[in-house]
Amino acid sequence: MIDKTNAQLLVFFSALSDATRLKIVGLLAQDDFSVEELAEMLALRPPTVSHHLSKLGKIGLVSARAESYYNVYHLNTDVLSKWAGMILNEDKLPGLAGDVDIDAYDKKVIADYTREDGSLKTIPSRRKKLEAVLRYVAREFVPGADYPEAEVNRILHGFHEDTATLRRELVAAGLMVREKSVYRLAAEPAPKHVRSGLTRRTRP
Amino acid sequence: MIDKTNAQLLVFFSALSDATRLKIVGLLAQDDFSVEELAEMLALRPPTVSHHLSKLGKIGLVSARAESYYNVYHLNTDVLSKWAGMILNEDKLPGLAGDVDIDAYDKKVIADYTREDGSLKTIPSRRKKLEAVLRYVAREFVPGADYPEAEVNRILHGFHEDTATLRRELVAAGLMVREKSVYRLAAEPAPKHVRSGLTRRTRP
DNA sequence: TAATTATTTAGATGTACATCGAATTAATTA
DNA sequence: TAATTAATTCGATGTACATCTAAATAATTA
Repeated sequence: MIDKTNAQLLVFFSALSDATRLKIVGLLAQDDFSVEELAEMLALRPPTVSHHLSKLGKIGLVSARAESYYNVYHLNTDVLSKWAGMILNEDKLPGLAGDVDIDAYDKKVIADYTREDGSLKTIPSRRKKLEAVLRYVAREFVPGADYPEAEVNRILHGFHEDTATLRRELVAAGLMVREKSVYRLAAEPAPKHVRSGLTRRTRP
Repeated sequence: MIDKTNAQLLVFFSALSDATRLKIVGLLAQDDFSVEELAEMLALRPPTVSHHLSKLGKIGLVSARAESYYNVYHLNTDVLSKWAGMILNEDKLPGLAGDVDIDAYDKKVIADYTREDGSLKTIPSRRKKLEAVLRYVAREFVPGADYPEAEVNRILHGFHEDTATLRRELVAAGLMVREKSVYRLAAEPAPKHVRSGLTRRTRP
């Protein structure tokens, strides 16, 4: 069901991602027209216009009625409203990811850095990989539970002997919080940094 | 200015008319990610993902910040709102036609059916062509002015000797109204038929 | 009924672009 | 400083599609 909406949205955007079809929408927004009329206005051949109208018809944006013996096309503006509402609803945006495995990166990193028994070969130095490993380690703690430092160390030792680094990085990454020498998983999954502007790294 | 918005809208739709890019939008709606993370999730090569992010960046839908030495991409949902508002505004839809000559069909028909002095060679039998010619003839009347039938005939005779047919068709087409044996241009440019369903003429 | 006309379908052609591997650039780690 | 790594750019390849002509279909006019 979600997947279907997804595919339809793609068809919708594809239908409107053409200069000629946008012009047709603009024309039909002003009046209904036959294929021949549109072809003359657009300086295109009737088969070409018919092809475009077919694509717009696939998403229900235009419909045709047989008048005299012309096919007169009409714009259904409510279809535009329907899809505009879709992309305005931020709750539905994540669904666009579809069947993508959002954990694929973590899985790959964990596979690279762990032994068969689940312990860490090394602690990654690269930030993103370290974060992935930390999320993996954090899964060993129960949400809401309090852990004294000794207990934290005992658990972390099952992953790597450098428990101090792991403990410090878990807190630095925002995955755990320390309160009066007691540790606990952070309530939020790890807050992102404040967004800066368009500081893209590019060459001139 | 209008033309610029038009071109930008085309870039916007083109940017979203790709399955992979829609997935990227869905992923970035859930969290910020680096190119490598996205590549892993999507099972694509980093250059490919970079290419897609570049397209999404062109319309401002995503932006990147240099973090550590990754390029971390972020979704700007306000850009979606901006364009959704555009296609929701029915007043702006006609502008999509851009520089298209909406009178091209009428011009062609008139050129085909008139002599150098502007009179009609024949009265078209094809509906659409008749309508175009009638709109041409109607231009000879002043909006709001009343014309007794004799005066109407006099004017129409400059176009064709069959004034009765022209007069009748002008009224039938909704271009003129008769009220107590006096004629006048219709206020509305000619009302369209009531819309029916999807009565498209197609073969099986 | 025959001729005309509007539309659609089918097939052909050229262009745009999604994807990849290789090379380049830039930043981090050792 | 040297080696590693993330990202982008470049060039190549194959596919998708906008457009056209020709043919088929359907409806109107003569």
